[in-house]
Amino acid sequence: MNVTIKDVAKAAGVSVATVSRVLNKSATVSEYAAEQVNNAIKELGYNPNFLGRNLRKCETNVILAILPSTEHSFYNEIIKGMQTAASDNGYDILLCTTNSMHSTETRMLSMLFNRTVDAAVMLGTQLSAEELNDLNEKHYIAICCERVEGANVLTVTVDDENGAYAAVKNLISQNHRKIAIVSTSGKALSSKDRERGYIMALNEFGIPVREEYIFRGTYDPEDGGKAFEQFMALPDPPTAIFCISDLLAAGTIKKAISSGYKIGEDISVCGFDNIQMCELYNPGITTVEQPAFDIGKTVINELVKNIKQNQKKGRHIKLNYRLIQRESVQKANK
Amino acid sequence: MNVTIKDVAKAAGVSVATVSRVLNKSATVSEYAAEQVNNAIKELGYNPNFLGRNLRKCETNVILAILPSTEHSFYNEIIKGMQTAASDNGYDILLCTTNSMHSTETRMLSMLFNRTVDAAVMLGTQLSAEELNDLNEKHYIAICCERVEGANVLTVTVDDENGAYAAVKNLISQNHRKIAIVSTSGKALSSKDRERGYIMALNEFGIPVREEYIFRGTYDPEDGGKAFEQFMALPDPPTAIFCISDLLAAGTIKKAISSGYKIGEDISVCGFDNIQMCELYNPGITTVEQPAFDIGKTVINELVKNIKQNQKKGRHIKLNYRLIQRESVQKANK
DNA sequence: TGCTATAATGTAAACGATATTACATTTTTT
DNA sequence: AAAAAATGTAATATCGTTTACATTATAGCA
Repeated sequence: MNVTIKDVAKAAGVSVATVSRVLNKSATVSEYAAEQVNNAIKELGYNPNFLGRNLRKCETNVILAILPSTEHSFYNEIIKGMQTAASDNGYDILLCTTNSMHSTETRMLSMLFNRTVDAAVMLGTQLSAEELNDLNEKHYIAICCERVEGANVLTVTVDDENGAYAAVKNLISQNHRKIAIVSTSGKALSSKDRERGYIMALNEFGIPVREEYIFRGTYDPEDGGKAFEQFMALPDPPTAIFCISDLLAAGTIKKAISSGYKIGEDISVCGFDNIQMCELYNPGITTVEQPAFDIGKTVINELVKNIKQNQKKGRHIKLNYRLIQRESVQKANK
Repeated sequence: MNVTIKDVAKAAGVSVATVSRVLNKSATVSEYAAEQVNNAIKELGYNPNFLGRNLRKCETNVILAILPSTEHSFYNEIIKGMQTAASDNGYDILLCTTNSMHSTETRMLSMLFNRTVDAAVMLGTQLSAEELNDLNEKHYIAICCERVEGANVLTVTVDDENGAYAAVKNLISQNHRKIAIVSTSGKALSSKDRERGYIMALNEFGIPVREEYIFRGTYDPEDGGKAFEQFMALPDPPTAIFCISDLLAAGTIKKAISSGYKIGEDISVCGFDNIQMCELYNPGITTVEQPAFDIGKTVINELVKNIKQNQKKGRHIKLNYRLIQRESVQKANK
């Protein structure tokens, strides 16, 4: 039904081996034969069947990126970075989404087992350290944007702890002393790392850590609003709030404004990630930027290095953050 | 190196054919043999190689969704819809992004030629009608969220024209008569369709269409701000602005506020799409919702229908919008 | 002219699965 | 109890490539 390498060989008057050699430049072919082959390919509209090729070569040159969702705009920059690095190394990136479901994630990972892809990068994961380590024994995998305690797997993230530290230090330098944090209670370690950065900054300036200033909920922006209400009901409410994600910051700000507070004046709010919304929001949201493009580029480069060297070395690479000042953080009033 | 069907057959003491039959339930196998096979599969940790299977079967059961980017959060809902429908039909969805580049898009489409995937859905496209029609001759493809004039290809979109009509009619019903539109000058027909809806509403209420009330730029939110400045510099500025996308609406609102205008009071702004930001923004953005999940579900169901019936029928399916009222649109002052 | 090195090509065996065919066994029918 | 039908299993060809190996053609050189 379809044009195969045999048809091309026949039309060009050569053997299939020669066609393959022309196709892959894998050996020298006489100029004349090459021309015949190329003409035949054009004539017949031939496209090599990758299933046959990959089956024979035991590789697909495809790396799968597994996303929880495509909801967060900064994944896009990561993907761009991954594509750039992949392309440089002769790989293609395919994506899939799991909706943060463990079962879907493992179903997607089965593409490693059934040889549909050569390697996988997980942008966050529902898998346990044990599952990851098992997987890493037999397959090329990496995690980015999130780390898993005890998983000895190639991991690339922003420097969460120092990023948060910088964010909170910035609040302190604006004379804030009553600083609350909106974090999450899930098992995501990036939240925990960011919490540690928060505490590190407070400690450095001799500001006591107050339990009532710590809120732990979900990643739903609504929870930012809930946190805000809870903080403001305190006898001694904070003057600044550090949120471990921009969406939580947006939720916090939204609720603050609708409750009649003036952002920057009555209360300062800082986010983390630097999603597109930060710039677009009103007021602009001060935040810590993740070097998304670089994260993507780095994780693929390192993963390819592992593949090429035939090793499964696990290591954690932390990339630099960048503090971005906008309007949502201002000097404390007193 | 890897466990193959042969190893399983040997371990189970049956032929490879029997193993294949157990795997695919393609023919009756005695209970005992089946058990032996299943045990061997577990024992050896066997995973069928999809390259072998797909090569033989001439199908992969994978549909590729080609996205311009993952920047727009509502793609996520479309993808969910696609996954649901795909899963119901025994297909998997893989994604890739093109960064809106024609060359990248064609490179991704080559997965159709080289048999990596069975079909492709494009969420918007850079391809011309001619290219699409050519492609549609030999492959199963579909477009969603955007249509291409003259392309006789399966297309699923929201009802852009009537959605915009409803949005503008809503503005009119709030006593607005001076209504501007922020559209785009590219070749995207959804913009043109939405413009038509805008004009349709104005016409219905006998409101003259004023050229100076029509701005055409890019999809960059910044252009919403530019449009706003241009409109407000007019001798008779509008009291309401309909933007053909939420991001443009956000850009418009952002600039309006920073210029000292009160949204809802001095100027009303309406968007289109209902991205996550609309709810989160301050003020909440009134908009026209695209039935994202349904779009995704529908396009896959129709595409699979084409595949199963071995036809490449092109048709345009328009799904219903929903007007969502938030704070950015209020009654005109006078 | 021979002889060797090298370049160009062809042949055929993989890769890992499935489908087809043929054979052997069991079950049903008369 | 023999013939016919149904069922389970094995052997083998096939999908479209790549590639190891074998072969042939060409060039270089004494």
